[in-house]
Order: sequence, then structure tokens, then C-alpha cells
Amino acid sequence: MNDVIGLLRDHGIQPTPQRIAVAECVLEETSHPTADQVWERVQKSCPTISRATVYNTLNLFVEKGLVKTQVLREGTAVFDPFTAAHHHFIDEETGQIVDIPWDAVKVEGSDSLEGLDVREYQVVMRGRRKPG
Amino acid sequence: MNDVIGLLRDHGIQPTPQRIAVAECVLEETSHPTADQVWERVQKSCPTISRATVYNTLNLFVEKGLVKTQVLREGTAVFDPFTAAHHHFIDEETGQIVDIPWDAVKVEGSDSLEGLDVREYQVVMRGRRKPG
DNA sequence: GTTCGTGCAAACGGTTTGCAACAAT
DNA sequence: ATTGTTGCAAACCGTTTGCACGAAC
Repeated sequence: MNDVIGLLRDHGIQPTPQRIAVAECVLEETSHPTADQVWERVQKSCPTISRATVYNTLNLFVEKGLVKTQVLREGTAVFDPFTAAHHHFIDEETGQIVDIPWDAVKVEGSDSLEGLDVREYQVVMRGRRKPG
Repeated sequence: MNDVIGLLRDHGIQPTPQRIAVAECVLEETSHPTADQVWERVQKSCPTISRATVYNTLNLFVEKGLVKTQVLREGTAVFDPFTAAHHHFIDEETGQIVDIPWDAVKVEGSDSLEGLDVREYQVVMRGRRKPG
């Protein structure tokens, strides 16, 4: 899409075909892919792309504020295009990550912790998705 | 200490010298070491211990419920002897992890999320430690 | 003598880096 | 010509695994 190109430009990123392909993949709101998953998906539309380019591109996106990394799984980081503050739910069985809107959960007391200046926080929940 | 040996036995773990050394290190409440940091520290009292033994021992401790792993840093897991539910604060500058007592922060709404059965949760806070 | 624990080295998976080729301006 | 981008392969780091040695019951 053209708005992907515009979005890259807005963040000071030169829109090359590889970067557009990575952006299109990682900007799907719901997916929370790992870098390797992005590589697998992007290969379909851009078969010559290398792992290094995917990793470097994702790091560039993080640097430029286009996406955020979330440390939610062991061993690997996931990328999240939803850069506004929100919470996360992790399915213990499948590892699937679900975004939880900021207002769905209320947190009190984080601003009155002795000796700590809390600048951001999130609630990390674990459990199971209910069938249905 | 003798109570370390007893604690290992209570968890069904045979107390060998290596395991006692690892336990003494990882049971220091405040430190949240990575596996490699445990290895470095344990070497001082037990110079012949191998990385593999440290890693295997820590995994055994997790399996037996003596410690928990926390996925808070990128690239590596940390071990936490404080197995009861609690929250975490991460210093953005130093990466230092601070335990926050369960009651210091109140969370509301996690039990009424549509389609999700939340079995555990924690608040992950990031910011700076205040000087003084 | 069988079981369990250890140490070494090699393998592993995810990520990064060095470098040469290649656009694009 | 200079600057920035890509692809490859090798390096890298944290972790796991295979296997042979050694200790304990």
C-alpha cells in the first residue's frame, strides 16, 4: 500500500522494496511476529531477501519508533506495531500473544513506590484462551 | 549453610557440592542473576564447575520449584528465588531488576477480559531508581 | 554394578557483523 | 564519487545435548 511508503518516509526511513515488504508484514496489528517469522513471511513476496536484511530492517524500525520490541517470550523478542501503551496476555499453551487495551485493566500504586521513578508499565497476563 | 542443604532435600534434590554452591548464589534474594552470572560467581567457591552443570542445575531448580525464571530482559532469562507472586521494576539505565511486593500495586479488571482465562499476572514497570 | 552427577566439547537457535557488490543520488 | 542498502557467510552469545568419566549407594 502507498500509506506504508508514506509511513516509512514519515519516520525518516527510505522506502526500499525490502523495507516495504518487512513493514507490510510487521504492521499487521495482531500477529506479534518474531524476526524469523517475519523473514519466513516476507520471503513469499520477496524471495531473495536475506535474514540479515530482515533483522537489520526491524532494528531500524525500532530505532525510528515505527514498532516496539516486547520481551514476552523466552529466547526471542517479538515486534509490535501497536506503539501506544497497552497490556499483554500470553496463552500458556500456544504462546500466542494478545494485545489488551490500556483501559481494560486498571493499575494503582505504581506512582508511589519508594525510591522508584516509574516511567512506563504494563500488565503481563498468562493463562488460556477460552474456547468460543 | 545447612538450611540450603535442607531446602534442596525438601525439593527432592540431592545436595552435591556444586548444587549447594549454585543454590547459595541464586537464593540471594536481591540479585536476579542470569545463568552466566551464576556461573561466574560460583566459580569463586567452586572453580572446577562447568557451565553445563550450572545450566543443568538451574533448570533442575526450576523444575523442582525452588526458583522461577523471569523473562524480563532481552536475550537472556533471569532466575528469581522469590517464587511467590510479585511484580518487577527494571531500571532502564542499569538493567537492574527490583522485586515489588504483591500488595504495593493493585490491578483491577484482569478477571473480566472477554474470552481470556487469566491464571497469573504481574506488573512490569520500567524507569529509573531515584538517587537517595 | 547400576544409578546419578559432572565436565568437556560440540551442536544449536537466534542474532549481529564484516565485507564486497550494488543501487541511487 | 559518495552515500546508503543489500546479501552472503562467518562470527557471536546464551543455552542445550551427547558422551565418557567418576562418585555414591
